[in-house]
Amino acid sequence: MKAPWVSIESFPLHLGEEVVVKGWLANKRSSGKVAFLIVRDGTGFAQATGAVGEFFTRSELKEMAKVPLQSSIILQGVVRKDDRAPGGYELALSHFQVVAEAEDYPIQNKEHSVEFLLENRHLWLRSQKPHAVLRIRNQVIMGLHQFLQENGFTLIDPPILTPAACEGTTTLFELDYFDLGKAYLSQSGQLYMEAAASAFGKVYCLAPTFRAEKSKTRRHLTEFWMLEPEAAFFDWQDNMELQEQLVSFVVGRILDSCQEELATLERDLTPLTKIKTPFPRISYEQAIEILKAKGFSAEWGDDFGGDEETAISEEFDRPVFIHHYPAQIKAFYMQPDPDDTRLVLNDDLIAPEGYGEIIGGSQRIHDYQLLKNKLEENNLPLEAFQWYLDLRKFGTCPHSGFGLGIERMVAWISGIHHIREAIPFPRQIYRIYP
RNA sequence: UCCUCGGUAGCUCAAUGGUGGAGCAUCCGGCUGUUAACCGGAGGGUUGCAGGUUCGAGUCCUGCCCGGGGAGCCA
Repeated sequence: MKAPWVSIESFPLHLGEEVVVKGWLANKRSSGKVAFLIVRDGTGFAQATGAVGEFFTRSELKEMAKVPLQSSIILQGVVRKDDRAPGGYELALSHFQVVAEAEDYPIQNKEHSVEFLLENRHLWLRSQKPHAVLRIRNQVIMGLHQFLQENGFTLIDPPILTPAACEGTTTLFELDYFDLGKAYLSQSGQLYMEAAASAFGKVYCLAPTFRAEKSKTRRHLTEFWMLEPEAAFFDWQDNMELQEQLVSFVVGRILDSCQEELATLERDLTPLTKIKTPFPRISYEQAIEILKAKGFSAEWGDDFGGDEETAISEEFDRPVFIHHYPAQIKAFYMQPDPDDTRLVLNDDLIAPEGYGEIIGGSQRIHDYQLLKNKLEENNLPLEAFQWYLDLRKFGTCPHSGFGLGIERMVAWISGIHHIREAIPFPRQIYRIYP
C-alpha cells in the first residue's frame, strides 16, 4: 500500500485523498454486497466501506465481513464526507489487509459488570470511555507540567524506596532491603522536595505513591500519582494562590483541548467553565459552622469525611479552600499558626460536585527545635529523620508546598464516578490483576 | 477492619423445593447504506467451593472463597 499513512483524527485534512489507516476492527456490519467496518487507530474511530465492484469480488467482501472484531488491520481508501457515517467521514476502501486475526473478543457493546471490566482492564482500555478518560489524564499531566515549568519550577524526581514514613500514622507497604533491614514504598515525596527546594528554590515532583490503607471507597487507590510542588520562601497564602492558579489553568486547558473526550463522557461543561481564580477561602471553624447549619453533628477537632466535604462544596460554585485546621488532626511537619498554636497554617482544596479533597497543602515548620519536638511528640525515629532536621540547620527559611492527587483531579474533570477509571491499571485492596 | 448486596452459558440476566432458559456474542445461511443493523438456523452448563436438611436443592441451612456498594482513614 503506497498511499500516506494518516491518523483517523486527521481525516478532515485529507478529504478526497487516498490514504492508509492502520488499526483494529472495532465493529462491523455487512449486507451481502456492502460491508461497513468500524476501525479505530488510537486517535479515533472511523467507518470504512467496502463494496462489490471495482476493488472487491463478492467472495472477497464475504471474507472481509468474517474478520473477527479487534483483529489488527491495514486499510487503504479515499477519505470522503458522508452524513450517514458516524463522525461524518468515512473511508471508501480499495485495499484491505489483515495483520493478525483476533480470537473471540470478550467485551461487547453493551452493559458489563464492574468486576468483568476490571478483570479485562487490559482490553477495556480500547473502549471509548476509558480511552477518553485517559486522554484527559494525559492532558491534565501535560498541563500541570506546563504551568509549573512556565512559572519557574524545576522537576525533581523523588525516591520510591524510602527508609521511613513521611507521615508516621499511615500504613506503609514494607519490603526487605538487602542487609539494611526494612524499606518502604513512598507515600509522599514531600520531605525530599523540601530538601530540593533549598537547592532549586521552586521544585515539584510527579510520582506514584503507595498507601497500604484498607480504604474501600470511590476516592481511594493503594497506588496513585501525586503532584507535589514545594517552594522556598512561600508562606501559606502564597501557597494557596499557586494552587488556585494551577487548578484553573489545567481546567482551562482541558476545556480547550479535550472537547471531544468530554463529549464522549457526556460531561456537563457548565461547572467547569466557572473554575476561575480566586477560589473562596474559609477557615476550619467556618467550615464547622456551615456543617452545623446543615444539620451535621460537627465538633471542633473532628476531621471531615466524604459527606461533609460534599456538603461544604455545595455552598460554592468553584473549588473551596479550608484553612487553619487543628494541629491534632494534621501531620507533624505543619507550621503552627503564630496567633493560635492549636491551629496549623494548612489548606485543603475541596473540588466541586462532591469530588472531595484534591489538594492538601501547608506551610512547613522551618525551626529546628520546634520540628524536633514535633517528631518526638509523634514518636518518630529521629535517626531516620536526621537529614530532614539537617535542612533546618543550614539556611532554613519559611517554605510551603502541597500534594495534588492526579486521579481525583482527572475523575473530577472527567465527571466519572470512581477514581479507578482515572488510572490505566488501578491497584485496589482486592485487586492487583491485570 | 466493619456494615450491606451478590456469585447460574463467553457476557447480561431469568427459573414457586419438582425435566436449568432467554437476549447478546460465537458458528452456518440470507440481504446494496448499515448506525448496539436486520432475518433464519446451530452449538454452548461441575448453577463459586465444601458439607448438611430433603424422596428430590440453582432454590433452604452452616462454613469458606471471590467480587460490588458504603463507612472509617486519606490525596
